[in-house]
Amino acid sequence: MADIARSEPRYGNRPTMKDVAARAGVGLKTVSRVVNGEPGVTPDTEHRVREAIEALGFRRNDSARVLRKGRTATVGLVLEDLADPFYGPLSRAVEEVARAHGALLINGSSAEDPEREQELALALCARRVDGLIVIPAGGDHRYLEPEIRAGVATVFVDRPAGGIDADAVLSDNFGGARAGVAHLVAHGHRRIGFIADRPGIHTARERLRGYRAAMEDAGLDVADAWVSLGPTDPERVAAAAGAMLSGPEPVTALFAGNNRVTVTAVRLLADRERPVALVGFDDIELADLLGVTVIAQDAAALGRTAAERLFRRLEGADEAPATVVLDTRLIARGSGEVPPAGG
Amino acid sequence: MADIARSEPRYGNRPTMKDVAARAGVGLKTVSRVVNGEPGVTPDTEHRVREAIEALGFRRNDSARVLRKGRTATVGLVLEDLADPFYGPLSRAVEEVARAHGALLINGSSAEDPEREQELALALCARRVDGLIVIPAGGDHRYLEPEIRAGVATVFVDRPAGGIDADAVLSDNFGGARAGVAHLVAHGHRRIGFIADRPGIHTARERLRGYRAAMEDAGLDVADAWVSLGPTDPERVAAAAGAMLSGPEPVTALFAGNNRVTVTAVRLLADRERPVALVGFDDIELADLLGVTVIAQDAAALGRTAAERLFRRLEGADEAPATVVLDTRLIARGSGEVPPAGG
DNA sequence: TTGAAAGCGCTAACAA
DNA sequence: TTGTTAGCGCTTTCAA
Repeated sequence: MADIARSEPRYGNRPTMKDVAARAGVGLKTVSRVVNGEPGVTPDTEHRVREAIEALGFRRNDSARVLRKGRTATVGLVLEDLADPFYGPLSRAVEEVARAHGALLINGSSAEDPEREQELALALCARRVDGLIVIPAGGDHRYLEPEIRAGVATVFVDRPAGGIDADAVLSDNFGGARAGVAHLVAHGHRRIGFIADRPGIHTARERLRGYRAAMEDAGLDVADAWVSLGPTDPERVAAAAGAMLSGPEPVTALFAGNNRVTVTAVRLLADRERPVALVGFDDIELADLLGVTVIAQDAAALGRTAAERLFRRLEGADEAPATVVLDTRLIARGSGEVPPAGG
Repeated sequence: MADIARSEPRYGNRPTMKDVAARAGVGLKTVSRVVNGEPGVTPDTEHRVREAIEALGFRRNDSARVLRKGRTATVGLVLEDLADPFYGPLSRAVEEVARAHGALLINGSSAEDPEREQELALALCARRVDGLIVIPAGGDHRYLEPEIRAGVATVFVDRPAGGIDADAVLSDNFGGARAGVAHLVAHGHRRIGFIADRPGIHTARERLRGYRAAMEDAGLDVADAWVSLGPTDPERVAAAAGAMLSGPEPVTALFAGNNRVTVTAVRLLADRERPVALVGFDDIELADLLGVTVIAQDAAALGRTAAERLFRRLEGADEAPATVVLDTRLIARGSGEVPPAGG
């Protein structure tokens, strides 16, 4: 009997550079040179090496390469939910920039859970991604300090980092919401409801600030009952809207704090006889056909800008951390231009 | 003067297990045991090691671990476009299954370019992902044969592999399209247009087959002018639809071969005075409000099923490659129930 | 319970 | 032009 096979054949017993070298009758380093397109190999030698590579089906093991070189050519993206249509274009934009720099993208969803965000970000660091783009779920990112010190370039997107000084690329949430609410005021509304995500989320708070600022600009008081922050599942949003739209002094307009709230609001308002004005934060697909007025942010630009900043750092740029704020844009399509119903 | 610093400090000079061992006054292997929760370490020793880990900010380098263990706990997902709303839920479902198995997800977009698909898939293999989920852009996957032989579990989703025998998880494109077209026929339509993606794409061909089958079932001839396959950008789709809807014998209904075609068709038909019936393949957000009748496929189920199959293989299941076909579902919302206009 | 030595597959440094 | 050696940081093996 021959030897018992090794318990765990590595990589399914793939050929290594050593195998290629043996077959081609050259040294290991010569194979490395050919594989990596380094100069200093005669065409004849190169030919023999290529034949051996072909014959054996050799493919370089990047894990070993990474260990030696210290760079993985991989960036990590921690986002909230890969399935959310807002993050698709953002991811794609990051991917395109990464690709232009020869890097791949590992991404994962935090599901809006700070612990999961941390777990994910640290798992990515353990794999030694060269850089990290994070859409924060939590408000405390001090856990990343050792990583950043150790050289992991890190950029936050959509929401700023908490507790550390780091690059961030954000939309003008405050200004956007303020403009949206001002638009409703300009169309005659005085009682305007505001429904958004949980108050732990930076964008929700900023948009609320914008709402309050616009109301104050117009000299309007805000009743407590007009503001509702919480989870954005349809049930919660429907309940919040229902409360605002009933009673003796119902709101005549709604400002929806993100795409999910807007979608639910559109569904609700479609069923009502009395028209209620609506402006939503974030553009949504087919909003044009539905006539939904929105404050649009450019998700792809957020991703692109963040990724470009990341790679600039990876290429050695030594600027101080900075926050970039991208403009939003009001797109009037009808729902925001409805005048107040009744009196 | 001390030594000149090393030219390229690896990983920003992160501490290694060796450093931790030195600081804790123990052997390297003991640190490894603590880090990996292996038994056989006294509480006292463990405590000292943990202190050293904490003090140095040590984090295990998974790249090195991967090299030794031969498994990366990473799966690769090659899809067409991360920004397409159809693939968001699919990716997310794959991610969730991967997460349940302790694995991370690297994903990239082929942009419907076969070369890019191959480049991406092979880059993932070079990183030694444990498994690969591919939404094919090209029709020839023989380039993956050596990889699969070497042990990379591979599952194709949404479209089957070309030239190799491999697992696939598909939607019932033929049956779905046939049902959708039959639905239009049942509502009185005789001249039905079919607009879909390029004929190189498997799903487009299958849906066309379904369309033809439904027409044949109804004893209806199909005029050449009623079928248009090609890129799904709005301009091309609008031109195709425009042609079908004009002339002496315009179609009275359209079957849209995917979500992008449907969106464009909805926009176009909204502007017309004569009603034209529409059934689209793939559900789209807010289709309920717009009253768009669709053949819905379950993108998340596609991803989940594929990922589960992948991990079953990674856990050693040795079944023959198989194709799983998931049902589609007709959702009537109004646009597909419009009777033919005119005569 | 603990640790020393070997080696995963590759690249950097240097030698021939 | 080519090859040899060392070693990236970890896990495996085996011995103490």
